[in-house]
Amino acid sequence: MAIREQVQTALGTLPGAEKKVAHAFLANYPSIGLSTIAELAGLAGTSAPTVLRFVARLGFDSYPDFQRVLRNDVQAQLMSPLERARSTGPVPDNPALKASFASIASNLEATLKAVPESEFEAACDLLSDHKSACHFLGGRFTDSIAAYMAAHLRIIRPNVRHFDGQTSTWRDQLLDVRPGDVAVLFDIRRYQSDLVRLGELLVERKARILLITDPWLSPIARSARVVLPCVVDANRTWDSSITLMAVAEALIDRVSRAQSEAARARMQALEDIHWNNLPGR
Amino acid sequence: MAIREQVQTALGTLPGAEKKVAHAFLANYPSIGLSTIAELAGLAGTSAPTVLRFVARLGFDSYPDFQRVLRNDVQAQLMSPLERARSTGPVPDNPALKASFASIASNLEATLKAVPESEFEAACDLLSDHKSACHFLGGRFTDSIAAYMAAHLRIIRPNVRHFDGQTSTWRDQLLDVRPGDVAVLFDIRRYQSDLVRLGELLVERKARILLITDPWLSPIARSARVVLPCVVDANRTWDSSITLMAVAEALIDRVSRAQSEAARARMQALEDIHWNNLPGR
DNA sequence: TCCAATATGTAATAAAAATTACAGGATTGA
DNA sequence: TCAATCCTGTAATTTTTATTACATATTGGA
Repeated sequence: MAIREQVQTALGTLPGAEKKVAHAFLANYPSIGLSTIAELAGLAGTSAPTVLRFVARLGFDSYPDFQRVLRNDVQAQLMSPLERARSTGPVPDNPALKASFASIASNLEATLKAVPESEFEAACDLLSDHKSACHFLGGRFTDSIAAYMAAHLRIIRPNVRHFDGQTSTWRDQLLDVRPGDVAVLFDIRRYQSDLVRLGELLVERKARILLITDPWLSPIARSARVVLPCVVDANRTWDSSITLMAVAEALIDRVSRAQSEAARARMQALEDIHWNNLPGR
Repeated sequence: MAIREQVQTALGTLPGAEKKVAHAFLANYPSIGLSTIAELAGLAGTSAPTVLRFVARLGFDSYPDFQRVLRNDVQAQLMSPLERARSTGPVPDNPALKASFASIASNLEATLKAVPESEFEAACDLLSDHKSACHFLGGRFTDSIAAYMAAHLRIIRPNVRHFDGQTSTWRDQLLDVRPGDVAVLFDIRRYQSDLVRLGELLVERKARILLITDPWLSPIARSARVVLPCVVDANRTWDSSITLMAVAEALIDRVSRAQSEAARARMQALEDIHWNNLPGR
């Protein structure tokens, strides 16, 4: 149970001075609880030992102990879609689609500011290197974008692969990754530990990682050669992935234009494969 | 400017050890910045004086001063999640990304005009009907959007399925479609004949089709109950699918808000399933 | 190659914060 | 009414944290 709920539950059983502390804490959650004992006591109109008795009654060994848990709560709340559902305001008067698109436009604007050109160009350089293979993978919701990007990139350059199947087969598929290969990973909060682990293994195999993530940066950022942070908030109970897809499309477009001759040849070769005229169809 | 944006902006100009501190701070925002100098220094692999130099370079008089502002940032962020996305810094010159995003914004604007509110609401009604199942499928490039939408919708309502595997198994999977079920199909040019055929078979089984397509309308439009045309032009050799994904997200959001109580209950139930704590992991 | 400027970590010191000791007041039950 | 228990704030003490001094390493320019 998060501290805020714990305090709300305990309110009725607290002695007078401790109840004052509880009210001050809830009214100024979470910042006052992350400040000093003296500040909370002062705001509540009580004393430092009263604050210490208050946190002891909640089951904490010390005030630093209490603050450690509170920091964890806050971290989780900034990440949890559920919490945002609780705190989201009323539905706007505008038609739903208009509001949604406005939010997307805002995210695109913010993402444009967040992605340095040097990083974007470095990403294009990685993707334009035909000598090495490109491997794609994403998380629970973003893997569909990885698949989408791989499907498009496969048309304009060779050696494009998408990790597929269960996470248990990722290890097998690692065998096909060679030193110098490029791994394009999509990971937004909540970051997947199996994906983070795979990133570590990819670096061990000397693959170069291009990470497309959110502004809080997946742990994979530590090992990535290039990191593209995309703004994902959408005033919703979950994160929008539009900006990741937009960045993916921009990369595809940029790489396609940079080597239009080779891309055209490959597309022509693809059209020359008359698939639907196979016997039995 | 919030501290996080301030740090992101300053990243490029920081000396090596301070850059480590910045990365550690951003990667563990906000909790590590609310802890001690020693904890942040340890996580970054640097020293306490380096952390002090880092906050001084950002313009703070002391570490408590830095923490005071950070607490205020966190308080504001918990109150207004939407505000987080709205950055105020100047737009860097990133021509390729800027052009790509401008094209997307233009497509979004055009799509907003192309989709009647009555059709959008009708689509939401279809998706909100919990008595019947929802089946998802897309074409060569759009199936990843179908998968994405199914993955999200599955969180807020029951009986969501995504046709998977080879096209040869679609016929088998048709057996699970009941009269009254909703089929959400994504099809943009070039329209796939096997997907068009499946649409016909779905209607034969009395399924209700929601089609998300381009302005020229896939042949499936003939059999669809609701058609949402999305502008896909991107001045490229292939079509952008951003607007289809944007419409998908708008539908998810709308359905989620319309039944926020049931959606919250389902999300809570999902969080109660502690997956990663299974034995053997 | 050398020197000056900058960056960095260790150790010591200063300051701040947390905790404890203690005394007085309030409340409750016999 | 009285005694026991609980609650509370002040002040002192202890502990923790922040800051500074200093020496060494690194980097860049002449």
